[in-house]
Amino acid sequence: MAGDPPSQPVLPAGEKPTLRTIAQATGFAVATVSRALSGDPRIAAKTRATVAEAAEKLGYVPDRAARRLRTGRTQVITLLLNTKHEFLGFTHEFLSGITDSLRGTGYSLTVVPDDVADDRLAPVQNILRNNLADGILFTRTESFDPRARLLLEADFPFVSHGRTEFTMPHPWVDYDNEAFTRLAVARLVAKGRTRVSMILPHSRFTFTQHLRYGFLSAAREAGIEHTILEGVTLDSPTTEIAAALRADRLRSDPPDGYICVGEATALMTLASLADSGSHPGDDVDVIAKRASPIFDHIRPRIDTVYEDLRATGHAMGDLILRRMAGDAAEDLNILFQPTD
Amino acid sequence: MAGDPPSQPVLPAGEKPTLRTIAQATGFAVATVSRALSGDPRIAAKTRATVAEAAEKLGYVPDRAARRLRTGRTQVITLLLNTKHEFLGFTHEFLSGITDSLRGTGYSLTVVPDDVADDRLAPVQNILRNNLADGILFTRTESFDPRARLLLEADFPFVSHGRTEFTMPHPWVDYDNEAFTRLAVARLVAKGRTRVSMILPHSRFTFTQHLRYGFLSAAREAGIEHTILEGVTLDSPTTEIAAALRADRLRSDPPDGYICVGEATALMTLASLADSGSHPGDDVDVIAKRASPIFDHIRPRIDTVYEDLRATGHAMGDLILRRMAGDAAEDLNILFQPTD
DNA sequence: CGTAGAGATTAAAACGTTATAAATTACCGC
DNA sequence: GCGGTAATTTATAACGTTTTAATCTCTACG
Repeated sequence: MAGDPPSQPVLPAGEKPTLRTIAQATGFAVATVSRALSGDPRIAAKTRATVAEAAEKLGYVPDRAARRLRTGRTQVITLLLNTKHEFLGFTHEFLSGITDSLRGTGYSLTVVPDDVADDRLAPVQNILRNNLADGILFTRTESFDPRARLLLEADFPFVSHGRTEFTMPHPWVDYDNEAFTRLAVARLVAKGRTRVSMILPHSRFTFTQHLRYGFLSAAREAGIEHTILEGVTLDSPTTEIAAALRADRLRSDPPDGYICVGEATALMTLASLADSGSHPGDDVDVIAKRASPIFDHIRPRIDTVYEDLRATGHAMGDLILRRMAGDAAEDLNILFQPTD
Repeated sequence: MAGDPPSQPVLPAGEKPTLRTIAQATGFAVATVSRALSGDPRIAAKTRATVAEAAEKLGYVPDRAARRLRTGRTQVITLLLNTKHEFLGFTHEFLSGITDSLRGTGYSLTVVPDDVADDRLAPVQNILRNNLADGILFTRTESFDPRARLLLEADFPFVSHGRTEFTMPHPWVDYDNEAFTRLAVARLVAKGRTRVSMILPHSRFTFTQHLRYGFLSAAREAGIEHTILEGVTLDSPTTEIAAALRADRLRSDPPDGYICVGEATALMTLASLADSGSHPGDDVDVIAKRASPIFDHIRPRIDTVYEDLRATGHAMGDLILRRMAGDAAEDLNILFQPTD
């Protein structure tokens, strides 16, 4: 009982148009039509025009399954998405950026769960073995990330969010986390803070090392006390993080400056300060990385540094497209700088 | 220069195993192998066992492209994902739930952007016309959602997040937002509040009507003053929402109770209260819907009601699978209740 | 005027699967 | 043994593309 689908192209004729439909309509052979549509220069320009016009009129769209079967190309990009802990709002912005970059390219984006606790290699092996995608994107990159290693060996297109320490170049998009912590330390110092503290993500991730290095060296250069909260990482359960922060306030000389890598931690840090009777902006300062606009509208106001995750996702999409088009890996690196 | 992929099945033999590989290995015809693997009862049990064993040993996995070309089934579920405004953390939890429910089913999840501002029908038409998926999931459902209408007409499997007002049944997963607002009003009344206020999402969404109805009727029944903040919705830019909230505090008798549908709004509401010198828990109360665990760790503490978005996503996945398996639409409705 | 060779088109095969229809084998009662 | 039916298996034809290897049609040139 299907009513007319609103804006169907002309001549639906009941059936979905294929190359054969066009061939019959134009009088050319199927092979010619295929060639013409792919812009093969061996086909006469006039023929190409005729075919293109017919295809347009019939509303022809190539069948993905057939093309995939024949060529082995899937027209699919797969994102390995962390489904466990996230930095608040990360997934939404990041994913929006990727889908935006893929819009109109004919590539579709599939999402596969990537639990750091599980075998991170399994989904990649599955994609490789069963030819489920033409390119892979992943996040939470490790210094010697096994996924990157496998994909490099297989010479399979991928873009990592975060750098690795492999010698062989590969495409990546990253945020300058070292610059972030340096900037954060500088701002706290400018506010007169002398005992700064932060919580790091799990040490396996490359960006954790960047955060640490920037933090430690900037703090040393400034000659201020600095601690990294131990026994807990940003991937710990929130209850544990909250407890650790609260316990830390009970030290004889607790920090007077905090650097928060995520918005959730920032909120929890503020909570621990409230509980211990401290007042941000007064006897203590907090500076956080911000990825969503809402931080502008919460109190107490805290100083933030922006990371544009939508732009990051967009860049990841752009790079995988360029990689699949054959661009050299060493030209496909983007390092975003901290902004206000 | 590809090193051995770690855990390859036995006998890679260089080539990817197909039905023909198994046929040659077992001595049966390709057709028999195909039947045997699909569990066709017309194939002798012993043959089925032999074939299954060979397939296992060779590490056979059916080629998706070939199957798709032949059967017309894509083994793909598409999620129409809102890429504009989101309730903080929504996408992450929701998506995790969906991927979790699809795990091990052979279905893969693709994500397509759905901007409410754009033509919401276009992606659906595209999927239908080009046979890009076997099932569709979407969110932010409208009372007479054009996407639902089109899919109902085409008799195409889908699950909406949120109900519609069409008479024809279709699968949906929803949260009892009327119960939420009723509960929220009751709690504020219990705390002695007499002038409650809230901001609603855009009126086009069905759940907005549920929120409104629960709010208005509960407030009337309790006999308290109640207002819905006008000129602004939850989809407005955060700056506008923040401004509206701040302006509202300047009324002669501003609200002493707030109901917040999202975490972001809750934070902004708290900010407006802080700016106006009010103190939650003291002269005013805020109650918010909470979808992430972090709200337990922020200050000032506010009362929250929980919506489990991961479970919601999981239910959406379960229902689309059952729908595609042929279950009746009227049996595929799940209404989640508010919990603590 | 015959033909080499460029230019343009095409027939046919293949990708890996499933479905249709036909073929083979096994079994049963008489 | 024999016709006949049930139980298995199989050859073959698609699905819609791309690609290889022809084939055809000219024009130009000796």
